[in-house]
Amino acid sequence: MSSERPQPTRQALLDAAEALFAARGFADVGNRELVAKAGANVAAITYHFGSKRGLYVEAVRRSCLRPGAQDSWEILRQPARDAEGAAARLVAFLRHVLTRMLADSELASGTVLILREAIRPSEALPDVVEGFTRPHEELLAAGIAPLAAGAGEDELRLAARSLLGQVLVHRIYRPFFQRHGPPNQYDAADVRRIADHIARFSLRGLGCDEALVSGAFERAAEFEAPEA
Amino acid sequence: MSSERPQPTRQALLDAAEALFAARGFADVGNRELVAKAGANVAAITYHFGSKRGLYVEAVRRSCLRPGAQDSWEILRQPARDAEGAAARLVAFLRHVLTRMLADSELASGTVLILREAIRPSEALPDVVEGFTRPHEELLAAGIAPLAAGAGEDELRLAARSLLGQVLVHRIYRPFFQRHGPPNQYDAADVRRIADHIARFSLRGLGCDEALVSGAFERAAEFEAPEA
DNA sequence: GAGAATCAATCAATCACTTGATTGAGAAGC
DNA sequence: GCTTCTCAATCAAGTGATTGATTGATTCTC
Repeated sequence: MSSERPQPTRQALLDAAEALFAARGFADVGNRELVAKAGANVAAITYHFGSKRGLYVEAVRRSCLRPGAQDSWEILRQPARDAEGAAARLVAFLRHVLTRMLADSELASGTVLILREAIRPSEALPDVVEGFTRPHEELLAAGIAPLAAGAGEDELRLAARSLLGQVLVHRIYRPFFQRHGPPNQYDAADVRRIADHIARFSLRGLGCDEALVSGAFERAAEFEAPEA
Repeated sequence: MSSERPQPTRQALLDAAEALFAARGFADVGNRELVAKAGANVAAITYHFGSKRGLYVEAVRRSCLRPGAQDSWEILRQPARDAEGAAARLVAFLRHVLTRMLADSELASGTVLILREAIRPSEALPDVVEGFTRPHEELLAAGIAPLAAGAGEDELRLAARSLLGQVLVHRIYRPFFQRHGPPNQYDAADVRRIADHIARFSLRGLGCDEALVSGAFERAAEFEAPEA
């Protein structure tokens, strides 16, 4: 039974694939370069994944389930007693997820892989949807439900997508925004400023009154991310 | 001097390049397939653009300046007398730009090319910024300035990016959202619903009172796009 | 417990094929 | 008789995939 064993080459191939495919796309990465980065042999791709495409699909799948890829979203799973708590939780979530996405950490490559999947879907699309985007949308919609009292299911979904879009655009358009104007350094202070803008903009957009909005920032520290 | 002449092969190459590179990316499109679609010879790429990469860069540049690629933004150039007018103008803009982006028309490929440029910048990046993203951001920021009275330059920029993000996410994540839940058909009714949600969400986010918000939708028809 | 057999895993070498780019000749316009 | 442009043919280099041999650890047989 080797399915329980670490399988170092297989993991190394997936790591190299995630990094390279995210940075340059599927077609622009050759098998030779890939196995060189992974410290493996070219035949290992066929052996472990059947083909180059099979390796890509598996890398996309794994990047969705990656531990740490979901931990920003754990904040939203914490219970909020009232609307004030839900607002503070949203602020904490936005600060955390933006820090992760814009810090260009190891998690960033997984984000880009999923983005590439949106631009050009592959066989991994259903897994990305069921294991990543749909649960996150539902989590976000449920998280803001206490803030939009009379909103129906579809309206909550649209509001969740509005939140997601505001976050994503800073990740995707960063190469452009860096040449526009401040905030464009994307250091810790900029990220904080961006997150708080999105929070204020969205809380107002959801219909919260000003007392609720300003209170949310004071209580945001109550909601912490899982162990960093 | 042939720079004044139509240069049919050159234009055909650019058209084919824009469509193919947008759909599949730079590395995944071969010169043979490209010239076959354009009805030209492989050597024409080297002759007119120096190399495959030169053709790509030129295609990206042209897609920014394409007539029709900017016409949604013309709505924002129309003068608005007061805050009510600016709000109505924003509603009209959002309805128009979302219809264009989600209708999968010929303009969509230009949009995707610019998106690819964000994910992986090329030498065309400065031209995309100066000729497309920066003027659009400034136009949007100026367009919403009457709606956010006390906002400074940086805050207006962030608000413009929040608007852009909400629009973009529906374009980019459509393959995902189609599998989530309604609105996910992206027909005319869905697009209208999405646009009006973004408008309401953002007008509130900017701090507009409810009278201003609801009045904006009634007066949106005052602002029309240039000749379709 | 010694030896034989089995199996997953890795390797260098090589496959047929495609890649982007180049060439020199020739066609078309003025 | 120029220049501008297009063409089929060809180039070296790289593509993903396959092969048969080899390794090393585990399992079976007696």
